[in-house]
Amino acid sequence: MAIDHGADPARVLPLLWRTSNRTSYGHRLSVERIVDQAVEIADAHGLERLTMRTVAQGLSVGTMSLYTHVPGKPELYALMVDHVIGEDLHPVAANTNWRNALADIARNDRDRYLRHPWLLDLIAFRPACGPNVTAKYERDLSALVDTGLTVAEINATVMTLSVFVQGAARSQVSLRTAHAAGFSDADWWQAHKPYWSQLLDPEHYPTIRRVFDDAGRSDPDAEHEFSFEFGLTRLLDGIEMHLQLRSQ
Amino acid sequence: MAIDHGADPARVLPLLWRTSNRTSYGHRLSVERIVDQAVEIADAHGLERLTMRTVAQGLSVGTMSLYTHVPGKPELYALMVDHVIGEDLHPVAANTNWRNALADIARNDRDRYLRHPWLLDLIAFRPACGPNVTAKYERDLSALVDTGLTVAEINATVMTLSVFVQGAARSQVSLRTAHAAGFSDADWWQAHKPYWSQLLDPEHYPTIRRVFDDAGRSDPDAEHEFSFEFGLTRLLDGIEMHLQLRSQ
DNA sequence: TACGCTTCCGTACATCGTACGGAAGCGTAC
DNA sequence: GTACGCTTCCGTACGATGTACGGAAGCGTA
Repeated sequence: MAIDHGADPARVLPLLWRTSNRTSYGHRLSVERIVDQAVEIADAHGLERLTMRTVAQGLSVGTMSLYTHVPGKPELYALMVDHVIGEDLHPVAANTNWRNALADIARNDRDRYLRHPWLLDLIAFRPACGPNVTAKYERDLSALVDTGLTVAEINATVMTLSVFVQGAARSQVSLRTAHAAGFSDADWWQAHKPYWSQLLDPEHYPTIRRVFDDAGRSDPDAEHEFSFEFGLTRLLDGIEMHLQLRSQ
Repeated sequence: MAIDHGADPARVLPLLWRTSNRTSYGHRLSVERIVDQAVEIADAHGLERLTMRTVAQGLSVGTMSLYTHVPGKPELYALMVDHVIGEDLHPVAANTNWRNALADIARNDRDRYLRHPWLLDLIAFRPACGPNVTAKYERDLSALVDTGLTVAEINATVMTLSVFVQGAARSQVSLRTAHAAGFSDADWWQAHKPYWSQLLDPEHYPTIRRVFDDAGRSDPDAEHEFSFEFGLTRLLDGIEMHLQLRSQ
């Protein structure tokens, strides 16, 4: 599913920052309740099951009632993103170095993606600047601000790291959802078997052949864990190397 | 839009490897023509405009005629992915080292994403193993096979690199499409201005403030180019460091 | 000429986001 | 108390999309 194009900033920003004026008397509905319900559905059943109708049903209201509080679905998406980014924004420990800070941020982000896999689909586009997104950006930048890197380098570093975490999480999540959908590894091998004969032929694909011969079939989650830590360490090493050369 | 869940392997693999038997007499339609048309539409107008109806119209056939050759839309997506991955799979230069090989692959991949932005939406899930995807995988692995890395490390390295390239390209593409859709930087600033007062307040967001004060507003594409090369260099440095420690 | 397989496609339906207009609830002014 | 007006709530309906179904048309072969 190509995810929806971005929300209209003029409509979503007041919502994100909650600057709209609320009326005094009671509401059955509120932006908070709608967003909570949407997140709950997406967590439990994936983005495919998140429709305006299912959200409304979960809140026992008519579908169109949602539109009194939320302009449309793209805006709801933006609210969901800002919401879950805010749920574990613990500040970086004060007495730590940039390397530990970045590693903390990376693991923190990855955990969030594993908790809310749908988030990976919704941040393909640059997220709207809600309060939590902004606070996170502030925190990420501050981890590097005293390292001597230029502003462009700080931005590039933060982007590289966040992009790496997203990709690693995406890889892990897509395997998990495939399993959850009933596609086991055995099924996968079974479906591919007719083509493996060619694939595993050393003349056609010698390197794949070597890699598969050598691969101990271990726990997929453990493999992803290893890949994540391996890539993270390489990245941090590369940054550290740059800083050392810079400071000489 | 959350992109469609994966295609059924049992249905898409014979298509990808073109092992289905064709009849003898002439066809108005073929898998190739359908995929070409789909790629053309996605390139020109984005994934949103790619519908079974638009593809059929582009080929001057009835919508349902497509289903004689392609089981459904997820399978069409898989075919598109394998198709464009195959279009510039030049082999790695024989007499080069792993570092140049990886850098070549990274830039090659990035160019493809910029040429076919929709590809970023379609490979969020592990792509089906078509002939071109497999060939690319073979090529990517072979760049690292003689470095002394373990198989798990080779896999992790390839994943880290490809994930970085995807993310960097995604960032650049999302900014480009925003511009193409008529959202200029000025519009963006204008929409955010009411919130900037708080945002640029040093008490709330001191680091963002410093970064923005310091940032020379340069060409966005140039910024992305810098970020890409910066991240790539850090990553390759990190890998090289690991190899040197390993070889001692 | 008749048969059978493949290709082509018109119709129809379920599902989605959401425009529109009306009904109901609530505070306020008289 | 009663009328007014704003906000909230929501039933109906429409257009877009993927695709199931069954029929029509094309082609090779017996």
